[in-house]
Amino acid sequence: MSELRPLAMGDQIAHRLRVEIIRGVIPPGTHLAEDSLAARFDVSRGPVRDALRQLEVEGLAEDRRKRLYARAMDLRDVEELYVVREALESLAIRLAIQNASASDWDRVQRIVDGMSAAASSDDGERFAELDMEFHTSFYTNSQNRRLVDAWRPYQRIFAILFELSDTSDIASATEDHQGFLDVIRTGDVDAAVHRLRLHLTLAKGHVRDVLRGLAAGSTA
Amino acid sequence: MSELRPLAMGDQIAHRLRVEIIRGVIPPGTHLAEDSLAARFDVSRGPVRDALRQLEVEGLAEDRRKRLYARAMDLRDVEELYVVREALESLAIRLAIQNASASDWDRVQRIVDGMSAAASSDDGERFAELDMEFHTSFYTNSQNRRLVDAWRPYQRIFAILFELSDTSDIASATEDHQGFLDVIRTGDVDAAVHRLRLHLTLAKGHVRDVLRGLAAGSTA
DNA sequence: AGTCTGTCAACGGTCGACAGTTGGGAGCAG
DNA sequence: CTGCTCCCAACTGTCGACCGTTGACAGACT
Repeated sequence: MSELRPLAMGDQIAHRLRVEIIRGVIPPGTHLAEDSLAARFDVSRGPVRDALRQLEVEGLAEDRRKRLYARAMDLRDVEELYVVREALESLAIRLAIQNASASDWDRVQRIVDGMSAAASSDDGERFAELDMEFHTSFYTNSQNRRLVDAWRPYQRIFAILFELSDTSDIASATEDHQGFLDVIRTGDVDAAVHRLRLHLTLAKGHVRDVLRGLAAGSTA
Repeated sequence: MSELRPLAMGDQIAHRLRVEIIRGVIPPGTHLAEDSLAARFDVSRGPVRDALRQLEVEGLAEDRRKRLYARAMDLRDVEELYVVREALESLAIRLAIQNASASDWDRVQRIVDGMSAAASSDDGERFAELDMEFHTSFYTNSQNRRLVDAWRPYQRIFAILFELSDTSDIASATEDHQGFLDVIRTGDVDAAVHRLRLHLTLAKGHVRDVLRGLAAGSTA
């Protein structure tokens, strides 16, 4: 399933920078100079440029007069992210309910089944991966390619946020997803969207806690 | 107001390619090879790479096994684009009504005033520019930076689509915008969102017509 | 002190070249 | 003819270097 082809340098660097910016290892406002990053990762500026472009798109770095600076992943940012995500994802669910076939949802069921398996073997990493697939399936099931594209940059960020908060109780989280999918399969749009809101609010709470922990750790 | 600094080559190339893909000058499925584009624009591959990354983000080109191919801007794509835009922009309006101050809306009023001026002098280009500013102001007024970021890639595409359809009746279009803003300033969220839907549906109709014209022209 | 201006180091934009990978076709086998 | 293999040409990823621009600081002027 997951792409295992030799990832381009630019993508690897982008990933590492993403994580570091989100965790606050790279403090907000840091000037992301191509030269110094190239030296640090021991590559030329080319791949670094690629990476920085990605960060820019994902809103993890901002362009201020031709130079890139790291942005803050603070509480406000998380709040804003979840607001946007909810808008996109509720649209996805609406369209998915309208457009997806039973077999499309069967595929999603298989993801949830995988979650059960991950829960049994207490594999948190695998669970995180499946959680992303679960949500991404809404977008693909919406049959709206533009919506899938819109989700992509956020996917990366939320994946990291989710990993950070490393779900404490995988078993109950699996149940939650199963219940969510069941609601969707009833075809009741409003109920599904409502459930999404709850789901995201809960997730946001976890992320918020972790982020507060990180902030406390860095000031300590 | 508008940035007039010497635009980097990559951005210029991105703009030209955007227009050509949307107009269908570059047919869907065309392989966008860095070398040939570099030769065509008489630059090295560096700037071309930058441009192609942008197109990828904007969904005008897609990556199929390490190579970029031009996408189609067909009727379905327009449909999908407007669906996503409506979701984003209605959220923006919701938040803007909630968060923006009177002076924020005064600024928007000034944009509409500019439209009147453009209408008087029959300056279609200026009008198109102001239309973009008008809609973008919803996003900035929402006070949600993430939402502003989400809009940016679409902004480029819709700007070109709008230019293409080069509004026939600027005067009545100006009135429409004034009416729209008035509704927003009443603070009635539902009415504003409803108005947005109408506004976008109308715009979509124009774009659709133009696109059909382009398609007919290319098959003729 | 505050503002303006000249200077310099830092930095991003661009270039041409090399190397590893990929796609597609030629040639062979069934 | 169809399917497979091998091979070449076409590309992308990556590199190091050059150059114009930008930002910050020092010194001159008010």
